[in-house]
Amino acid sequence: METKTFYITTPIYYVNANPHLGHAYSTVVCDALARFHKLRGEDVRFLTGTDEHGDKIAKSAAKQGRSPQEFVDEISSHFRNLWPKLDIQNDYFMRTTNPEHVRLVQKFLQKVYDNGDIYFGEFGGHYCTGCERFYTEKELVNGLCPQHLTKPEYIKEKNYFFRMSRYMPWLRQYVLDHPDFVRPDRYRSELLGLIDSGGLEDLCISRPKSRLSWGIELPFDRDYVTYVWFDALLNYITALGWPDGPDYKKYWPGEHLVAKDILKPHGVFWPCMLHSAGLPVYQHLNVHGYWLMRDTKMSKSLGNVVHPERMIELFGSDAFRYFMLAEMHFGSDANFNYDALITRINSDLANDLGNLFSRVLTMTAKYEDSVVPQPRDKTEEDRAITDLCSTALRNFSDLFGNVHFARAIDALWELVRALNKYVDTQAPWALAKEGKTERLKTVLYVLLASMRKVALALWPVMPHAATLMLQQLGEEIKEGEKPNLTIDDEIACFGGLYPGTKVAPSSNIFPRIDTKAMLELLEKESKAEMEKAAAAKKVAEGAADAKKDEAVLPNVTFDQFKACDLRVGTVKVCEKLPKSDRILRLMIDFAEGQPRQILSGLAEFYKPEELVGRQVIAVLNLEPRKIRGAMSNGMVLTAEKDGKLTLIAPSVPMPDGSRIG
RNA sequence: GGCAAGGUAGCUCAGUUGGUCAGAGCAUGCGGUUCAUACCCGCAGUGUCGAGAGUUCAAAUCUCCCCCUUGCUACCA
Repeated sequence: METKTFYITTPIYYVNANPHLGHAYSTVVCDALARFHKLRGEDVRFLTGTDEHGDKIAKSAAKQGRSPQEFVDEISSHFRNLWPKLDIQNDYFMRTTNPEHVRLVQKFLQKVYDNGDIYFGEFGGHYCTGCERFYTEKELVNGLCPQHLTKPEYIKEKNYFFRMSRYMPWLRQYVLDHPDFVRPDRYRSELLGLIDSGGLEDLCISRPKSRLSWGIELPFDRDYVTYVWFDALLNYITALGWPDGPDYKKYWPGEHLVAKDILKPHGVFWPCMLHSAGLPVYQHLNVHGYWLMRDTKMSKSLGNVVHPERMIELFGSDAFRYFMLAEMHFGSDANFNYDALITRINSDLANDLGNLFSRVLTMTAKYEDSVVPQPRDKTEEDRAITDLCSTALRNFSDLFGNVHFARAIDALWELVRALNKYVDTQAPWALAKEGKTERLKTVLYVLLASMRKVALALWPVMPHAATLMLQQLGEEIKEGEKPNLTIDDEIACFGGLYPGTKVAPSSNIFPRIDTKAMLELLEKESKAEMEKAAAAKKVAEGAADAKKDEAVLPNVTFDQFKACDLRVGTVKVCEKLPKSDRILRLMIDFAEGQPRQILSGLAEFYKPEELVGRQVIAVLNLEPRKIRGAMSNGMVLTAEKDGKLTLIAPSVPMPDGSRIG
């Protein structure tokens, strides 16, 4: 029989920043899945890597006065160096600057081009030279770049496009035909929603070299480089040596794991690219959510970021991995809460699992000289445990394989708890006292043999600790090596632990953590970090403000200013504009005979009723404009700070229609 | 406003196709035990399963409507 293969990938991480918790999580999940499939006896390959091309990187490098290659070499190494600390065992580490990758991307592009799925077309947009990017009509603020408040240039640029739209019907059908193509299910619906929304047009895949040089040249036009997705997504197969490499032939199609923010490229672009090139599509796309901090997204500027390295220093890789896998329900967002982390470590690992090992191994030392005893006749209680071993492991295996990691771990802990209970009900110490040695041997054997199964199942989750546990139970296994056992065998029969095996005299793999002291330490550290971040933010904001002020506007002539008809008016009627969230419809009296209708984006800051009767200042001779189906004949003046708007009004009431000037 | 996902014990969440589904873990209280990492075991709870209406012999589970949260999206002359 041919050995089943399993190929899993993380996204390749963009090297404009150092690795954070999200990267760590994605990679740990993939590692755990890879190890899990190894335990199933499969032939496994696991890929991770870094994405190193693009505008942002070229600019970050320039800012530091370094070449892009130097820059990406360094950041990429931060990722590469972190993984061993998390016991990640990847088989490949792909960098998009790798020459072989570059060559194969070009080969793939050529192939798609030859198939007629890439065409040369025109692409028009508002280009801001300050930002070095295009803005859509909608993104512009008053026709100006939102960053620089300067007028962007409308550039028509020729570019290459991937004819993706033609594959939408195919993709839709493919997703419908493959219920677990994207999982969990919610993201599958989201993908179908994306497809059905019809907003998916052909994909612009190039940039002229004149504007962006840090990328892979198009093989059919050396004046252009690929832009983003062809370069990045293709790593999943270039790592395997597509099209002729033996690994490609053996391991593709595999499956991917991504965070929810890149569902679209992986769920839409990538399958279309593969299909266009005539390659089989991946088997599953596993999508996970975000880690939050107190229900808020982690961000550097808030200083509420979790540092994987620090977590490993404080708690060890095993506990950290365990927490991430047990705490996040795969697919949903989860809170990374230090309290919960310590609770998990203390109750699940120290109290339940660690203490089980400690008490059983101590008793085995005391009563059996640390040698696995020969079991005798089994009682009903023993059978209950051996049955539970089998069902718990089966549940664990089924759930884990379907990316329900938290539930899988729960299923395993049913067994751990039952074992602690079994110790209490069987009371080996009492058996010893009463001289019931036969029974004592059986009880200890049942315990040791069950613990061995727990340890084995945990190898994907906590490789280091599981190895230690297995070693303590006399299993011949070396650190960093895969156990020479399969989970299916362990489900099928209870044995596996041989009487006569020497086991460890004691165990202390999961020490308890002093909750209070640890929380204080963490509190202190995160407070310091938040203050630092706040200070940095202030400086950055100051700089931005200064820049904004500088950026303001060329001089206008007195006549130009006078051309604005600014007047005081009183709000007579105010209501929310139907079908809009932010816009209020105001009827304002400027002593023109009848009130004038002006729309304004104030709904977030003012309730309609509180504006009625207030005086405001508005520009009256602005071009009327239709918004959401209603006409706006002017603009109400406001002052803005940090996105909050305040209405401007005369300091004392003035007659309606009074001129400002 | 549109689309999507959620609202179940103090907290984090399970609840496949409607009928032991009202649950688990943590936290809380009481009791037991001593092999053990002040650990483990037992018992005890608390819930109008977001609100309301409907379908049904029967709904957390299906339908409708409403409220709230989150994400994407539209509107800010």
